[in-house]
Amino acid sequence: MSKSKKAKETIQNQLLAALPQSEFDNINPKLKLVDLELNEVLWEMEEKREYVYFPTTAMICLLYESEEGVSIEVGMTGRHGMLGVVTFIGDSRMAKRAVVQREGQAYRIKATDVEKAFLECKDFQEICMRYTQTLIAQISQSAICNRLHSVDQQLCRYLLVNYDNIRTKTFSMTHEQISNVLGVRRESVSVAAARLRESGIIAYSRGKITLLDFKGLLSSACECYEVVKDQYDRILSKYISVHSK
Amino acid sequence: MSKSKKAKETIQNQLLAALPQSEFDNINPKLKLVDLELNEVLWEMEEKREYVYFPTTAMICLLYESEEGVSIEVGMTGRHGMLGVVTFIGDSRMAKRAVVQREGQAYRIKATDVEKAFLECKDFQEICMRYTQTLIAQISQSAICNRLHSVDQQLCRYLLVNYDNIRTKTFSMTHEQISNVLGVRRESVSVAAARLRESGIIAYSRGKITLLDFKGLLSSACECYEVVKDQYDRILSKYISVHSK
DNA sequence: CTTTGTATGTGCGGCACCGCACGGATTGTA
DNA sequence: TACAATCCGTGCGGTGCCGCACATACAAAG
Repeated sequence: MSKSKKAKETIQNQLLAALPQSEFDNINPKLKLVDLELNEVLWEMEEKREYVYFPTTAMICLLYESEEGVSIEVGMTGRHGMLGVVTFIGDSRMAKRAVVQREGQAYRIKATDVEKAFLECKDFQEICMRYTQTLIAQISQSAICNRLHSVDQQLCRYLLVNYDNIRTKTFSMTHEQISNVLGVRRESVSVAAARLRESGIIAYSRGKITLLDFKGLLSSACECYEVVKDQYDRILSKYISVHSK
Repeated sequence: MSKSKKAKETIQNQLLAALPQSEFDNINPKLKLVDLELNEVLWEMEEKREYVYFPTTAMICLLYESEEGVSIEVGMTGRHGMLGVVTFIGDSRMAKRAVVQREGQAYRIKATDVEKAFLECKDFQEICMRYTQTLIAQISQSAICNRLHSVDQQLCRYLLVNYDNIRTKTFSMTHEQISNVLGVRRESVSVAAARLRESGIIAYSRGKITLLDFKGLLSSACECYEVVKDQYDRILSKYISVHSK
């Protein structure tokens, strides 16, 4: 387990990296870097949460399954955030499922250890709380986006968010997967993607998407992407200097 | 100011009423019962929050104004909740406007006093945190509802939520007001309301709505109403015995 | 009683997305 | 090389909501 002797500088999760050294040293021994597989279910609905995750290269999304059987995303987190605010905020259950949307790694920590650290470490506490506020902003914006914006706009927004997490212009992603996140038909995604391809904004083929024109992507997206990003930056500006690209 | 010598039993806000006597006595002197007028703006966008509100008979909604100028509700609170989780959770600003949706009263407390009480009073802290969790659940469900459910269903949901706060079967409310909350056209609300009237579920005329058939209302509403209510009950069950009707 | 304003009813064309069906294209596997 | 599986393209009818325009009905004020 010499791998757990990691330096703070190498931490690829922004929230953990923002901790002061002393608090990081306190929490560090409890962290375990784990591999998350695609489609792995980290939280089942209504179950008690055992672990909290701080993703580094993985992406995790929170899914809600409606009575009609349609599943739809209500939140997403990657290296900018964490999965498990409910463990320190109150009752550690919720009516949602957490699924790994992109394979990769994350730091895992026991829920009980998080609760302890939350009480002992003042900065950790504030960072978690502030992250919770960004989460509220994110979910609020999704509510608005779902009401007001077209599939085309939402697709662009989603691709941009994805890029912020992955930071590679090419990544694996089928139209079907996108449709499940956005809560629309696969065909609607295909049509929207075709339009973007015609405009030279993206290229894609059989589950690989490449982003070509970021300006075009931004102007085709709804404002929700930037609103959420700006709020994240502002709320956490005390700890994180700038939304690193 | 002898009015401020209120007994805990008479407190009409569920969160305050749930406090243990000692903590209530601590916070009580800071509370001031104020009248809130219809359409009064309590928070302007991006402004620093001066006060936190615990409504008793008033209802407050959080509005977001999109780039297109459409304003749409992302949250609502009444005697079950509070306005101002951001004051203790982190940065006390947010990109939303808080407007009084139904005139009435609320206990008002200075943001600085809330922060102090939050640190000193353990139960107050936990109640606020748990309420924050219910808020997240509520907003998440709105995101889902906006994506999946019809105006008819959302209208029913909204009427039920309204009843939970007002507890009178008849109340003032125009189709126009509803349309602003739901983020749809006024005409769409009129058509949906007409359908409900035909089914004998509600009656209405010129800004007065009367609920006639609660079972019908429930079965015409989407599941979102009950999901949110159940989560509220569960998350706060430690403090609030049952979702009082 | 008339006027003015507000609240609601109704119709029409348009659009975005739906569900469904099927066809074509590329990739992995035997 | 053949086959199966996956991914994407496309078309069709249907529906829910849109924006707009206007008609109607009631209410308060003069």
